[in-house]
Amino acid sequence: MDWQQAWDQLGQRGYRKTQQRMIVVKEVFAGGCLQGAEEILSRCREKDGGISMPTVYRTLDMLVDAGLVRRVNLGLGRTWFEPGGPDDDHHHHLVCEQCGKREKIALCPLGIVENEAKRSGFKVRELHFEAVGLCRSCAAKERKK
Amino acid sequence: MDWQQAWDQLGQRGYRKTQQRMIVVKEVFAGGCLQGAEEILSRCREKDGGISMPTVYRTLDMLVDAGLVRRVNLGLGRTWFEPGGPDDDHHHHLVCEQCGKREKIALCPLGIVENEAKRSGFKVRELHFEAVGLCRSCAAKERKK
DNA sequence: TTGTAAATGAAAATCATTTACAAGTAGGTG
DNA sequence: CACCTACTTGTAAATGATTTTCATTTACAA
Ligand SMILES: [Zn+2]
Ligand SMILES: [Zn+2]
Ligand SMILES: [Zn+2]
Ligand SMILES: [Zn+2]
Repeated sequence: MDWQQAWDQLGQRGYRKTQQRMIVVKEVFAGGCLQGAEEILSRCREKDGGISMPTVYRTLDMLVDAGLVRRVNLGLGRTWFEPGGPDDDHHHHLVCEQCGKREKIALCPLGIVENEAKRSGFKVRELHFEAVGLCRSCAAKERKK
Repeated sequence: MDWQQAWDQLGQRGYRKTQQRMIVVKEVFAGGCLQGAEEILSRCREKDGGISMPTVYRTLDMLVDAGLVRRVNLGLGRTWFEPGGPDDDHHHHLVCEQCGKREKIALCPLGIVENEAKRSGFKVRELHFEAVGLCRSCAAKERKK
C-alpha cells in the first residue's frame, strides 16, 4: 500500500482532506519500520514548515483506527509507528537498546496465543511481542567497559 | 522465594536495610502478579503510614536490578511489577483491557527468539510478550453496545 | 558516640502524549 | 460564487507516570 491508497481510504472514512494530514500520511508511508512521533514531525516540517505535534498524533490515531498503520510498543517509554495494517505484513522486532539497530523477527506467535486465549473466552486485541537487547557491536563495547 | 530471602539478598548487595525498604519488599512479595506502583504504595501506607512514591520506585528498581522482581510492560502506559526473577517462574500474561482480569500464558517464546537473535549476534535483554484484549464477559458487554 | 555516605520525602522536573479553546478551513448548499 | 457550519488547526496548558533535586534524616562502621 502506498500513501495515496491510504489517503483514499481516509477520504472514504469521511475524514476531511487537509494539507497537514496529507503531509503526515505521505511521510509515514515514506518511512519504514518503527518511526517515532517526534521524527515524523520533523520530517513533515522539513517538507512543509507549518505542522504541529497534536496534528501528527491525531493523524496517526486515525491511521491506526483505519487499520493502515500499526502502533508498536517496545516498552521504552514511547510509541513507534509503521505503515501497514494489523494483518497485512504484520511482524515483530528485535531492537538494540544502545544504538537502535533493529531487525524483524520472523516468528509470530499470534495464532498460538489466540488459540490459548480462546479456551478461556478471551479475545486478543493487541499482541505485544518485541525483544530488546544488544546488537553484536554494542554487546562488544559493553564487554570492554 | 519469600520476602525475607529477598531482603537478605538486598543486604548482600550492600544496600542499607531501612524500615521503608523492608515494608516495600514485604508488600511486593505478599502481592501477586502485575502489581502497580500506586497500588504497592497504598498497601505499604495501610501498614505503615510514612512512605513515599519515590522510595517505592527506588526500591522496586533495586529489586529488579537484583533479579528478584520482574518489570512487566503491557503497553498500557504504566509499569507492573511481580515477585520473581527473570528466569525463575517467568511467564507472560493475557489481560482484559476493560476489567483488568488477567491470566498467565503457558507459552513462552523466549528460547525461539534467543535462537533467532543469536544468528545475527543479538543478545536479548528483555522480551515483551503480553496479550491485551477482552475477557469473555467484557466482550459480551461490548457486543450489546 | 561520631562521622559520613546513603536514604528519605516534599516538591519540582521530565517527557511523551492529550486536551482545551479560539481562530481558520473544507466542503456541502443555495 | 457566497455562505454556513461542522470539522481542523495550532498554541498553550494539562496530564500522568516516573524521576530528579535537595535539604534533612538515618544506618552502620570505626
Ligand atoms: Zn516493523
Ligand atoms: Zn547496537
Ligand atoms: Zn505474572
Ligand atoms: Zn474483562
